[in-house]
Amino acid sequence: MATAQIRFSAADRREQILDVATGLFARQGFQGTTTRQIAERSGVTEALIFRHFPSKENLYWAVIESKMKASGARERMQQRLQAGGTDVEVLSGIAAEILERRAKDQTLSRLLLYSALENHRLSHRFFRNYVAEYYEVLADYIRRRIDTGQFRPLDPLLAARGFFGMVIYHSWIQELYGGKRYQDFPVQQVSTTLSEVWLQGMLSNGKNATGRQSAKSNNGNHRRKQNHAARNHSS
Amino acid sequence: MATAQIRFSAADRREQILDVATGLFARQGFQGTTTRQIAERSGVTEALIFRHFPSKENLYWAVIESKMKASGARERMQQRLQAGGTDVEVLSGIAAEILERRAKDQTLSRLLLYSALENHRLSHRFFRNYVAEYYEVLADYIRRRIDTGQFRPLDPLLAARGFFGMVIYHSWIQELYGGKRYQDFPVQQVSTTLSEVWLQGMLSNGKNATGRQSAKSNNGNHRRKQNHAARNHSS
DNA sequence: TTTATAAGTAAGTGTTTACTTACTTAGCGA
DNA sequence: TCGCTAAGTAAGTAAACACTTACTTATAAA
Repeated sequence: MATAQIRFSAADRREQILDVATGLFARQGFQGTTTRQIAERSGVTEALIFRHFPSKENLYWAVIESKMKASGARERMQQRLQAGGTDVEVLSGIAAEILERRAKDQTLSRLLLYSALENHRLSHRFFRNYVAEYYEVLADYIRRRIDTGQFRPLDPLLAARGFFGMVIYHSWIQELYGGKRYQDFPVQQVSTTLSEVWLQGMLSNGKNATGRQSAKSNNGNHRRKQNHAARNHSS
Repeated sequence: MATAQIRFSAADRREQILDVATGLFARQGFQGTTTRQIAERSGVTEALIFRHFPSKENLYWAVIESKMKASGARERMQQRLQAGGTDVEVLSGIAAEILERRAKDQTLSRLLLYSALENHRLSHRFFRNYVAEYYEVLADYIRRRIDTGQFRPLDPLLAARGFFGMVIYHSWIQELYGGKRYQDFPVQQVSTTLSEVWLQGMLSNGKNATGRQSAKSNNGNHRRKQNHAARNHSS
């Protein structure tokens, strides 16, 4: 009486279970989530779960795979990189999107983290098929800038990781470790600041941090030349 | 016969159990580790575990707390920052130490991540008492550089997170997601490259990426003025 | 209206879980 | 050497676990 008994089609029910399981696995991990919880939240019995998915593990991978395909983050970034605008505009736009998406919905990043911690074997495939490609898009962008001499000749993949590292790590600290309560930075400030730092760090102007131009060997024996333009308004 | 039966003192046994539990919790998380596993690997029965620790959860927090105190990472970084040398030397030294330690032993970082994912309430305290202080040390260093005019006037805490983000995120990808197998970067290259990028990005030379010089207040309401020096060759 | 089929369930299965109780034994001080 | 204390265990407990079996019922095509 309380529950109007309607029957879902198999496809609809499958998707509903998948949705419920996604939320639970993201919040509690594979080990921390029980099939009973999934059933309860789906409003069905456990038996039905096992009719749609042969095992809990199978359901887990169905969740991961569906999230993998749904994202489209790579395509959106590719568009931003091709759309034009100044470098700092494009980069801080990408950073802002990452930060905003993660602030709104952590399921994808939590699933990825949990799967990496709980089951490193299969998460490697996840990483290779999904995350690595994402970096490659920015790495290509960097490679072109290096070829035209605008960026310093550094490893493009490493440089790309540096950019994402700044942004994503900040987001983790805010959302995961509760840094948000400690100090909540506005997205605009974070994305522009980090993008500016990274971008200026990548540029190949005559006066760089070390005076070293071809950075193959790291001979740090000569001191950093103090820039005369550096104002010192010491308080 | 096989096992020479010797008795540990209570203190020794407690520490041994703590050691075993640390490894297991780091690898498998709280939910993924059973008291039976801990007992077996310690060579005792479960009952003894519960004589030393009133509950599994209590044992877990004993593990976290002991790891928290043992690290000493903050002190070591503080020493490096005070010891002198060029900025890039100091920073890449810090980066290299982080990367090397993490490559050798992931227990601390895995414990931290697991605790953040599994139990966000208590991991916030962990973060506040331990990790936040760590950032604060570098933030102080940055603040001084800003005051003397060497660094651009950016939020010091945000800039510090940017640096650690580059380094720690790279380490996560290498160790956690198996990026190491994908492409293994030597520690020296990573630490110097990332440090150089970050450092040059922080320097306040005349020609920076955006042209914004006085950014004490982070009011993002007026749009970043586009500098003529900022090249945008949109391809 | 009948009926085949697919959606759904009640009530289990054996196993594993964190934790307990009642007992045994090693080892050290007297 | 004797006896007490602390180290350690065997054998449980109830609850929770993933998963199964045997059954019921809604629904749409004939």
